[in-house]
Amino acid sequence: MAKQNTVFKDAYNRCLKLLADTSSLPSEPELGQVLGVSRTTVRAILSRFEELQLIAWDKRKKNVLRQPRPDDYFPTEETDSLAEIIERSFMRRILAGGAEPGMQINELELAREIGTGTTSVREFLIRFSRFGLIEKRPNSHWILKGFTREFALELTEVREMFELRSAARFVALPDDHPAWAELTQIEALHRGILADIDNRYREFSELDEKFHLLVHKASSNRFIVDFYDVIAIVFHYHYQWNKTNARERNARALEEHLAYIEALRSHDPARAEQACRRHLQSARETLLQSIP
Amino acid sequence: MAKQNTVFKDAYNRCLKLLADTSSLPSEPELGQVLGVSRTTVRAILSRFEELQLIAWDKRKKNVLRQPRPDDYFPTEETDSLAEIIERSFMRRILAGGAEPGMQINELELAREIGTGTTSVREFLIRFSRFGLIEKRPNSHWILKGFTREFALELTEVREMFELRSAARFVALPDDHPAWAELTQIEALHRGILADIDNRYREFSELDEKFHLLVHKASSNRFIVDFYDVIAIVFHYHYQWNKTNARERNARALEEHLAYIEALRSHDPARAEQACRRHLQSARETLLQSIP
DNA sequence: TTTCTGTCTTTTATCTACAATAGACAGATT
DNA sequence: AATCTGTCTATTGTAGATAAAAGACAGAAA
Repeated sequence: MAKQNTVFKDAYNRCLKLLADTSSLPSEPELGQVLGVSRTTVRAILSRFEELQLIAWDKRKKNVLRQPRPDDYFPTEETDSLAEIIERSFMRRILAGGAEPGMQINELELAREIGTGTTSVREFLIRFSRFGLIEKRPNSHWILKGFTREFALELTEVREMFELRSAARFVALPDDHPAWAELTQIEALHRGILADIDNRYREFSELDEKFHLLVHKASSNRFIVDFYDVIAIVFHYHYQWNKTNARERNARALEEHLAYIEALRSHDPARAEQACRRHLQSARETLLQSIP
Repeated sequence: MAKQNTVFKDAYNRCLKLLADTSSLPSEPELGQVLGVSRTTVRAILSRFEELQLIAWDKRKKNVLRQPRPDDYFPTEETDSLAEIIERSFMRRILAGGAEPGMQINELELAREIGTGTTSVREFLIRFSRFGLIEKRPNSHWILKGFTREFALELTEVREMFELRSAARFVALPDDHPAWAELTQIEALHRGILADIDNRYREFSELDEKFHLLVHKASSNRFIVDFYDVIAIVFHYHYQWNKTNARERNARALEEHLAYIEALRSHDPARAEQACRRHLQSARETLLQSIP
């Protein structure tokens, strides 16, 4: 295969859902807009709909003939991009499987194991190297630096500098800045989860990322915002990996977030700093506890 | 060509210089060590030396037969790695040639222009993207964000946070830490250049990088040290590009460095912070002046 | 015993090829 | 006049192939 058609499959699945709600589909450019793909892909989707007798397609008319059935969808495994597959495989290997610092990483072996070409693995490793967990020896292998205590300390040190600065900027945002509305929305989500914490505590991870990203964005600094990717990926896999006391940890973090949100709302830099520090400190402790 | 043999050519040239100074060459592993290449490459070099009647090679004996002539060397253009060539080409394009922010970057076109395969260009762009000057639209082109005023401000904001913190760590280093010896050496280089500033002011750029890297390393934080790459590349090309008042600018920066070095030596955090701030402020102004 | 060389295998860096996807343009439709 | 469709071209993402470089191992030399 030269290129996976995951863009097509994923857009196709999403388009099937749209189809369930109407009697006829909009124009090709509009569909492309909604699905975030080019017209070429839209037309491929429409052709397939026609083949499967889902629609009658004649130029501008795209009338829905029947409701989609579960087996009209592509399996979700087939809609993940290669990059996502490689990332998951790789993270599982280095977090779960004995990931000794100093271990060598072999592109060819990794590619064989994942069942993909070397090019994609190589590009993934280059992109991934900015997370500071691996390092390249030119003309030779990569070295795993490992998810160690030092790594976590270095990461949190920078995180704290950046987030404190971002929080300081946040309190100074004008009242009509859209970030305030988003903050309100995020606060509501917090209260929703807290109200039913026993069943919904797993939703915290995603919300955590959303909240901190919003704060970092207030910095208006691309380096600070980009660095949040590093934090997000580490915490993302960390949550998947370390589930001890997840309910209590998450409940506490939600409370801290609420205090932090209120402090931001106060427009008082000193209060915001204090709430931010308190939360970051406990986030750091949680992360460190999970490292042997 | 599958792979350039620039490693061979570069090591070969360096080995020729070694050869000029002795009557016989050391063992293969030792040569590999000295040149930083594998035995395979060492043996390729020795084979060529033998072919060109530069040495008589019989197992452990590698006796020098004649002195190398200038035409024994490979031309220096052939010893640059592809990555270096691509980087230079690219930087020239985006700094010199009308680099409008928002411009599209096309992998194929870039590859054709540089005369290389798309893979190498692609990998370069991925590596380069961490500098925050370009951004990828998946399944589509890259976008040049441009060397704009905002870029410079965002860059210097983070630089100042990181360097202030690093300087604070530096003053607290124990007296037997090797950084102090390096600092002494760097200080001597500063005085050397200042003493003959009219002829040697061009050497400042390299020294500047060395000095600030030393300071950043005191942070013991990989993210802070890695970020210095971004600063270094920007200032490196900036110096090549903007030569107005170079002599005065550099003389002033050298004096600021000396004050900064003395402040670090004092072990007084407040003095160090003040000297650091003063220098960073003027570095920022210089950078901003060069942006339209 | 230790270090070196000869030989062989494995891996990386790079090119080329090709399907998937994006995107451009002219003529058709509203 | 504005938007849409049909058709065509160009670019990206990925696999596969191959020379260069790294590296492993056994036997030779010190």
